[in-house]
Amino acid sequence: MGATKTVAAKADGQRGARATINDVARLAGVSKKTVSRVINRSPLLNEETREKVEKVIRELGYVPNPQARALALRRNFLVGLIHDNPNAQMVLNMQQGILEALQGTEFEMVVRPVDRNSAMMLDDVRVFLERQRLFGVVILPPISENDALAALCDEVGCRYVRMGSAQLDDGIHMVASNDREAVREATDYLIQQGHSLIGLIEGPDGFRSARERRLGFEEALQAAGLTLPRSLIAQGNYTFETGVTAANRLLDLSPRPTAIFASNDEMAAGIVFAARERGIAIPDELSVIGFDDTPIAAHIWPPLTTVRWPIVSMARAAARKLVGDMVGGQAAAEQPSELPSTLVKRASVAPPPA
Amino acid sequence: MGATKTVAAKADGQRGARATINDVARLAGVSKKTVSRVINRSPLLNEETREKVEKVIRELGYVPNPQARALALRRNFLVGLIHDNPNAQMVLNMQQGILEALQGTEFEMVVRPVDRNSAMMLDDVRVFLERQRLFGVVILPPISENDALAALCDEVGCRYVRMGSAQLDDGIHMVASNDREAVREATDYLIQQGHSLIGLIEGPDGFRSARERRLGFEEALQAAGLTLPRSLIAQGNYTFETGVTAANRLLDLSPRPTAIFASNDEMAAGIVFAARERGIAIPDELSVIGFDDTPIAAHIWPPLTTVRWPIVSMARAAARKLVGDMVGGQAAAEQPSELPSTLVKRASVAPPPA
DNA sequence: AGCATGATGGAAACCGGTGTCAGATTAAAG
DNA sequence: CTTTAATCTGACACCGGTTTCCATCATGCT
Repeated sequence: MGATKTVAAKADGQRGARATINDVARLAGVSKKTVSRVINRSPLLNEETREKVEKVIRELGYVPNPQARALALRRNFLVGLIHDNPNAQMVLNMQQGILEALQGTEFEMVVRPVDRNSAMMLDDVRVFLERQRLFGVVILPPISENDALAALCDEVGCRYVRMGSAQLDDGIHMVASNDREAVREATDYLIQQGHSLIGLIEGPDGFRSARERRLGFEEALQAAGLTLPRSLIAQGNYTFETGVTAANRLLDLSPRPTAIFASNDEMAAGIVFAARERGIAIPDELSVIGFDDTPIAAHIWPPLTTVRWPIVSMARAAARKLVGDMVGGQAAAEQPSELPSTLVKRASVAPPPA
Repeated sequence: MGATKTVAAKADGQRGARATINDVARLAGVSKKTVSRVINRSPLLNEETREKVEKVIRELGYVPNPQARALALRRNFLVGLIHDNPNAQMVLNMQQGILEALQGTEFEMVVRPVDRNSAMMLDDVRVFLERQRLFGVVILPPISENDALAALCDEVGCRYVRMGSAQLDDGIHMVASNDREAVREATDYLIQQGHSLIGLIEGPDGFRSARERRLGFEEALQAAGLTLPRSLIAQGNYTFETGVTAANRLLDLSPRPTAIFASNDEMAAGIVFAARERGIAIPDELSVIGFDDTPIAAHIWPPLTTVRWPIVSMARAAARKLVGDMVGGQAAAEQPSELPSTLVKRASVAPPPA
């Protein structure tokens, strides 16, 4: 039976079987260990030897077996993406950003949705991390705001980078935008257009993003000397449906607000929907600004003025922070930990009716 | 420092470190190999021995190390998701379906977007499959229609299941919906409402889904004795923007169609957008039906009548087909390979104007 | 020149499982 | 009460890397 083993025509050609570290070592006239040193960028290594080995690796098209490395290093070359609930477009953009950063490396991305409300959530994640021995994880908002989760990562020795709407730590384990400032700017824009009765549909309690966006909104009004009665603030949970409900409440008010800022685009789309049902014209009778710049913002009528949240770049930066050192790129610390949001002006804002 | 190790909640056994197969073997008084047989559900095994070993496994909370298994089996416990381009909501729903099927198993999902137009696509995928030694892949439309890709999977010995709009093979490697029939039904509905001048915005050439949906449309018209002049057919590439363009072409016609079927919701949303720009009322002056039932269908005004494409169930079935045998569930062959689409009636269809 | 010093390279053990195959055990048959 | 066959079991090599421990070798210093 031993004779019938897979006949690997390894020597030179790119036959069926792939080259192993032994092939490289033999052809380069060195030991496995030396090849391993080259692969792992060991600093104490003769430059000449390194080049010789690298040449053979190139010629052979040798790629180390990830499974074997994972076993020996007790660490997988996988980056996990932990997320809960959020908007599909957002998650997919994050995935895109991470994959861009992982492009051309030996890393792959595994996706792990979790249920924030489940009592088992932390246990599930623990099993996941310990079992798979992930290289690291990127944690998406809103679950990224869960400090217990970050603590768990530390405990099981898994690197992590959190994404969010404001810095939560020193920037080592975090990539953030600055939502507060962006919303302040967006609200200023409404004020400049002449609005003074501006409603807010904020996100759910306990969400950092909701809090930051609300603070930005309040700061802008305050700076302009405008008051913000409690009645002009409605709350939603970032879904279209709650946006409709919240908008209906605000539009029932008398006097009616002439503009509404929604904490995300889904809810802003809900405002547009509710206004349409009531025959309120946008932007002539009501101005609307959203947040995120998801595709829906551009695809409804009228196209939505919104704040573009740089999630693809954030995710890319997060993934680079994780694997940066390993792939010969910039060090993790050199990755930006805060990225700017920008106001995108479309057709849902106009001066208030006379 | 060994003392400071994470104290895992292991029933009684060892300290922090997790149990290995050797621990189990020792405590059960058998050899590694026997434990391995229990884990892998080997049939030739004394029932008594099996129970004894399983008891120890349970008490120890032992879980085999995936990295070691991957190395020995030359196969990873990862299911790949290969997709290109498509709509975010669709991809995420697919991910959800796959993850549901993988829930509670030792499998994880890794995501791999590809560029259909890149010359390197096949090579990229080959490297991916060979490097990672995936257990199997689920291939999403439209790239799932690429036969070369399926052939590549066969070649490198990677299981695969394709998803699509119609059966392409015997159902072993495919999970499909029956788009043609669903569209025929939707078109019938328009005809029953009294429409006779019905436009079609079809998908791009070379897409199976586009073809099936167009065929269903034509069959319905034919069955009703209606003609379909070439001018009533416009084409888009499944994006909102091309939907707007195509709709504009159809709405310029004279006489103008009183209803339009779009091959997907994005393009249907484009019709609504274009109609709104021209002041054409929906559904009073124009009826619209889309396909997919993505969230946008329910979130625009008026809510879109559309065909609900059962992608979550399809993805779940696909993943089960891949890993079914391994996780003690139903055999792959028992998984359904065709799932039904259903018409969802909302507010974008009405009888034609008088 | 002689010796301490640090830089390399190699043999073998190890990571934690699985395959092979011979030997042990048990059951069925003669 | 053997013999034969069928069923289980375990020793050992192996998957393809990394790491430990040492022997070797070129160089710096006295």
